[in-house]
Amino acid sequence: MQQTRVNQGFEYYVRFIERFPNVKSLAEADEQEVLKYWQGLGYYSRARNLHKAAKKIVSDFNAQFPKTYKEIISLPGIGEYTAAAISSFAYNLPYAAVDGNIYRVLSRISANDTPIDTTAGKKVFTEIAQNLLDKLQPGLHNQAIMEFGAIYCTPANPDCQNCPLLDFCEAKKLNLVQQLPVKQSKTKVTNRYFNYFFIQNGKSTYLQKRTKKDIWRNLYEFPLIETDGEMDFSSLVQTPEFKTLFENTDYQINKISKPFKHMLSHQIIYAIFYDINILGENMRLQSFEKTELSNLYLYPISRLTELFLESIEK
DNA sequence: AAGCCGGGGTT
DNA sequence: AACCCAGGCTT
Repeated sequence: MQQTRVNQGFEYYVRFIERFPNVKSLAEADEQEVLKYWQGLGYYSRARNLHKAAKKIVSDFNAQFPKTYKEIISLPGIGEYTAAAISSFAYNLPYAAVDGNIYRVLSRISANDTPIDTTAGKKVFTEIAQNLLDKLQPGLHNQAIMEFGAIYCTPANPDCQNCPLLDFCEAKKLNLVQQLPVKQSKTKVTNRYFNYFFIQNGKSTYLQKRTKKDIWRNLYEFPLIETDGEMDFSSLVQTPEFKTLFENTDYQINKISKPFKHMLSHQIIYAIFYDINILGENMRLQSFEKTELSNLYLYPISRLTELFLESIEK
């Protein structure tokens, strides 16, 4: 779930384990299909890493999930929290799992204003959690603190009146509950401008795979021209990118989509989709993946592209 | 140590 | 609009 609410991921989990019921089935799958099952969840590196981890478990651990903390944390996509969670939940090993809930609970209980999103904070609160851990039932303990954080010690309006730990809470004594936990960094948001081309050539259209270190890595999208600012069509046609895309091609604008404002946690994407019909092809278009419209459902796509496709369905 | 990586629900 | 979510990886 890593930075995702359990409710948001639950249906994905059900469908995922139905399609990939064991580690071998996941290891043998194509990444594209794994991403397709992740489509819409976000943080797609989790899907890629889960797939890599499955391959590693098959190749390095004889298809058996490793049973030591050291081996578990060696798997891609598994960091300190997840390794501790698996180790304690599944194998009753004495590792404190420190997720967002536990950072909040511990910072309040101990009235500690060390920023939780720093190396120092990670060290401090992991140490407190490890000292507090019930070594005889670490899994139960870890899950109990997480549930406590989710039910009583919530971020905005904690239920201090009914809190079973009220007498132990330093933040409550000092009236600091609302100020804790402290966070240091605010992620700054950058604006981006995407001009997509939904090109129809008979029954087919064109896609490309996002392979760079950027958002939506390894997802598919329509041919894209990214610009520094909003650009209307009359300006767009004069860019070298547009000229290359449609040179020697007979194209006709079918429709221009409404402007999409797609907000991510760290980017705001302003997108337009141009619905274009063409006759014939050129060199540039041949470099894209040409696919029949009826097969579009096979490709993992971003929520933005999904929303565009939904908007033209009717 | 700081920045990047999504999408959606709450406040 | 700001915050947060059963965080991890890269730079």
